[in-house]
Amino acid sequence: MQVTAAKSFRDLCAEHGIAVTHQRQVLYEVMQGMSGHPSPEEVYARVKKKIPAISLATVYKNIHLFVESGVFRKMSMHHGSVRVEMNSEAHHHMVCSKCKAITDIGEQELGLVSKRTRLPGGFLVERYAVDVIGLCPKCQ
Amino acid sequence: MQVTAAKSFRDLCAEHGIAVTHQRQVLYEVMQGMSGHPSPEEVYARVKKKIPAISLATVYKNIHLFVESGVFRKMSMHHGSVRVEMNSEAHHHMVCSKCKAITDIGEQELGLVSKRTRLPGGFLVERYAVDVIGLCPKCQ
DNA sequence: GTGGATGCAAACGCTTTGCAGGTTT
DNA sequence: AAACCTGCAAAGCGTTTGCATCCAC
Repeated sequence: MQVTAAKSFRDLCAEHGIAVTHQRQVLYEVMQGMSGHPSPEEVYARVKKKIPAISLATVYKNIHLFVESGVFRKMSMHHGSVRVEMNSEAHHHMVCSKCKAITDIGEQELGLVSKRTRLPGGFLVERYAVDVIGLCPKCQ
Repeated sequence: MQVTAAKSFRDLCAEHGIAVTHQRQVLYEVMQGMSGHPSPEEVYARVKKKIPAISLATVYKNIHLFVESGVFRKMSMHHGSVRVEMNSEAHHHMVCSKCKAITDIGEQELGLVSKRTRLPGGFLVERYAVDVIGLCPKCQ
């Protein structure tokens, strides 16, 4: 399986036109294994267990690289720092106005998304990102 | 009119339980006169023209105070800094994925908002904040 | 008079950058 | 060999904080 994983990461890098490095591969695997919207520091902490000498700067550089090259998607942030979207399915976010917790909600479950691709003013729609602001069950 | 403005600001402060100060009043008026999603620095630059000695810290403190006490609403940010929502009507945002420009779009024009107030998992909806990601006319 | 507000400067957290040395292509 | 990547340390930016002074209530 290591061979398989290594191979697909190679392919992924090839597809996105970026070089394969050990740090990059471990970073990628660690991020894949995280859910939600991890912060760079959280990612760094985990990667450090596998590569103790890795630098935080490298983590930042590669998170950006992954986002820019389309490997991961950056999410619009309610956190104060850069976050990456680890849920690859179409979904939106419920943001608790009290405790600030963010929970994913599937596009189906939310059930309000339009199919329009062009808006007044000529704006061309790529996708909708909905934040539902409200109270989570715990805070009600 | 100065009297009127002064009076309504007094009332506003009373309603929100905050003290009336000169800096606070000028800050409020300046912010009212700005549209879109001004940054603290932008606000600071304008206020400084009227009160040259004002401190940036004071601007930050009062923006937070205004947001916390409900005078203004903080918007979820695509900018890298704190932004305040100056458009008081129900609306959403169109974010250009290329040039990052943010344009408001009225709730009516967007036409996709649900009336549901409770979501799966028991989340209690206060409001929806929709970001439409896409290309603005200039970037298409 | 007392609690809160201001201004200043220093501190802060997160992120980026410059650079020397090492790795990938 | 050329281009790129890494790690380190320093710098950068936006924001917050501590504190002495000052103002609103």
